[in-house]
Amino acid sequence: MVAPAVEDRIFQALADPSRRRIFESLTRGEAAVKSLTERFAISQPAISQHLAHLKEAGLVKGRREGRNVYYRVEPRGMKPLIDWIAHYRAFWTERVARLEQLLDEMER
Amino acid sequence: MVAPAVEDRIFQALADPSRRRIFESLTRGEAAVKSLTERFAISQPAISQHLAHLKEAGLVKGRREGRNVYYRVEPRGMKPLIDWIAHYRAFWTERVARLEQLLDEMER
DNA sequence: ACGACAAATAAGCAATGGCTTATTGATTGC
DNA sequence: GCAATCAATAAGCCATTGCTTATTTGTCGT
Repeated sequence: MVAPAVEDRIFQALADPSRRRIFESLTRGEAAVKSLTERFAISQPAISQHLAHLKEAGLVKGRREGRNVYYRVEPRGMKPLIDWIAHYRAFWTERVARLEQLLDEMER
Repeated sequence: MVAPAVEDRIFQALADPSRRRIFESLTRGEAAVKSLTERFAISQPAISQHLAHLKEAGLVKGRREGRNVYYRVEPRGMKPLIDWIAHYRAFWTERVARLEQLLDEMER
């Protein structure tokens, strides 16, 4: 009833520690799967699965270049999460107006 | 190595749709377990388990009053999550400073 | 066309998670 | 003390999940 819940996929994607570490790693710069496989002690398929998960959530995107596929963070992917947080008017009352204004600016 | 990861518990707590709906419900005001059991179509133990989960994550707290236990959102519980998001200076650059400042003010 | 390398997919497995019903604990009113 | 009510815990069940190894797909260099 409350729409297909984009938040679901985002929260779920970030809930797993390994996956969040991969994501955090990507925030420090784009990286190929190979490179990620080397810096985390899990198998290449595991990495690819995590990346697929993050991609499905709209948090990263992949770009093929030759044999490599480079992944990078999709900056706007976090927006639904931020919007969700900003939704708590009940607690932030007067400050929310300013927060929302801030978020609007972030959109561009 | 990166501390016991408070974010883990928060993300995990909010990753489940039922649990997030309970949390959202609490943002609209404190409520007893009984009340929550009535408005969600799951059993009372399920509700209690979800609340325990949210409590463990620091997102809510319970207060006993007679036979009832009233749960409410812990406003500051979201801070680690917000901090985590704000950590992405690489993407939000100048706007982050203002966001963080805003969040600091919200703390009180 | 071939072999080598990078990445994605398939299949399977052990662990976890969200639910249920049954029970126990806590608190109130008679 | 006892019955009634609200909440927490215990035990068990089925689905999901995060990993693994094995295989397939894609791309390059020769």
